[in-house]
Amino acid sequence: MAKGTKERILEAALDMFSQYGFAGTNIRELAGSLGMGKSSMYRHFESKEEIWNALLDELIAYYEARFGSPEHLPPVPDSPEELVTMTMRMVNLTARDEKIVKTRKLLSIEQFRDDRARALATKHFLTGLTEMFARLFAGMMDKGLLRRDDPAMLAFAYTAPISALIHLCDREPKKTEDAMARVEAFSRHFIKIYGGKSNEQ
Amino acid sequence: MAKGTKERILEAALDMFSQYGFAGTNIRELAGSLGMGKSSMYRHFESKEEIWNALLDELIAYYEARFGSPEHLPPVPDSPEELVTMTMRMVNLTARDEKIVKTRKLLSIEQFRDDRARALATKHFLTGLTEMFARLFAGMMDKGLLRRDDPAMLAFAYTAPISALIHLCDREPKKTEDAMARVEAFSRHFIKIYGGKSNEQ
DNA sequence: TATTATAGCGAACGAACGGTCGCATGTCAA
DNA sequence: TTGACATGCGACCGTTCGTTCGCTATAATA
Repeated sequence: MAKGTKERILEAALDMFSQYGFAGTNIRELAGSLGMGKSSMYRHFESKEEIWNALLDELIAYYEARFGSPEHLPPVPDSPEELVTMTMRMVNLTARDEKIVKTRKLLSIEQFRDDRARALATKHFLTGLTEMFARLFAGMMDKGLLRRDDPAMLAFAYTAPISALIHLCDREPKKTEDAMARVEAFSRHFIKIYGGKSNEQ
Repeated sequence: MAKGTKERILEAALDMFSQYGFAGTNIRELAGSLGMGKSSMYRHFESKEEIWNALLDELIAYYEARFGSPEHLPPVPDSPEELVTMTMRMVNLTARDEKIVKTRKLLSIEQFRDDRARALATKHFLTGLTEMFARLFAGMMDKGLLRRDDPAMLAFAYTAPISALIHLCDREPKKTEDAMARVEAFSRHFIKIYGGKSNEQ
C-alpha cells in the first residue's frame, strides 16, 4: 500500500499542474485530492519543486519508454488505406489517453519556464512524430506507395497539421470528433497528393 | 503623462504574464518593473483579475484590428516565388514582433484556464492563418498558379507546418534562424507539389 | 485663494502559501 | 515486550500574496 504513494502523488500532481500550472497549484489541495494531510506529503518529497522535478523525470522516462526507441515503430503500411487507419488509431490514442493529454497541457503551460519541459515539449509537439513518420515514409517510398521525395519533409508536412488538430482537441475537447474527421480528411488528401507511383512525374 | 499609465501597466502585464503566467505573476514586481509602488496600481485597476481582463480585451481588439478583417489580406501573389517572399515577410514579422510573440506565449500558458484566452488561442494558432491563406490560395488558383483543389485544405496543409515552426521559435529562440530556413524550404516544397498548371493531372 | 480631483507613496491588513515540528499509530524484527 | 522505522496527522511558523488605508503632492477649477 505505502509502496504506491509516491506514484499516486505524482499522478495527482500531473492532474493539477496540467490544469493550473506549477505556480497555480498548492500543496494543500494536491494532498487533499488524495485524501491526505498537507504535511504527509513531505514524508515523500522534500518540496513542491522536488515533486515537479520527479514528475518531469517520470514524464521524460515515460515518453522515452513509449515513443523513444525505433522498436516502437509501427509496421510500414502496405497500402495508402493502411496509412489512414494507422494514423487514426495513433491519433485517437494520443488525443484521448488522459495521461498523454495532461502531459501536453502541462508542457504547453510550463514550456517557457523550465528547460526540461521546453525540450520535452519540442519532442512531443514537433520532432517526435516527425522522426517517426520520416522512417515510415521512407519505407513506403521503397514499396512504391509514396512519391520519392525527402522523407523528413514529407513527414513534417504530414505530422504538423495533425499535431495542430491534436492541440485543438486539448484546448477544446468538444471539438474532438470534428477534429478527428479533419485528421482523416487530411490524411486522405495527403495520400491523394503524395501517394503512389502514378503521381510521380 | 498620466494619460498613458494604464497602457504602460498593460504592457508590463503582458510582459510578466507571458513569462510567468497569471498565477506566477505578483503585483509588487509588476508595479516595480514600472518604477511604481505596489499600491499605486490600484488607482488604475481594481484588482489583478481586472488587469488580466483588460489585457485580454486589448489583445482581442489588437488581433481584430490587425488580422481580423479581410481588408488586411495581402495581395494575391502573381508568381510562386512571390508566395515564398510574402510568406517569409509575414512569418518574420510574426516571429519577431515582441508583442505578438508575447501574446502567443501568454495564450499557450493560459489557454486552459480562461475561455476567452482559449478562443483567442484557436484563432492565433489555427483558424486565423488558415482562413487568410484559403482566400489567397483561391485567388492563386484562379490565376492558374496553384493546382485546383479545396483552398481550405491546402491552406491548412500550408499554414499548420509554418505555425509549428513559429511555436518552435517562441519556445527556443536560438533556433529562430534555423526555423526560418525550414519555413522557406517548406514553402518551396509546397509550391513544387501544389504549384502551377503543369502539375495538374 | 480655496477646492476638488488625480496619482503617487509606505505601512499595514488578513488570507493563503510552502514548509516544519512533535506526536500518534502500525508494523515488523529481535 | 521492546525498539526502530515508516507513515499519517493537526498545529504552527515565517513569508508572500492581493488588497486597503491614510497621507502627501500636484495641477486644474472656481
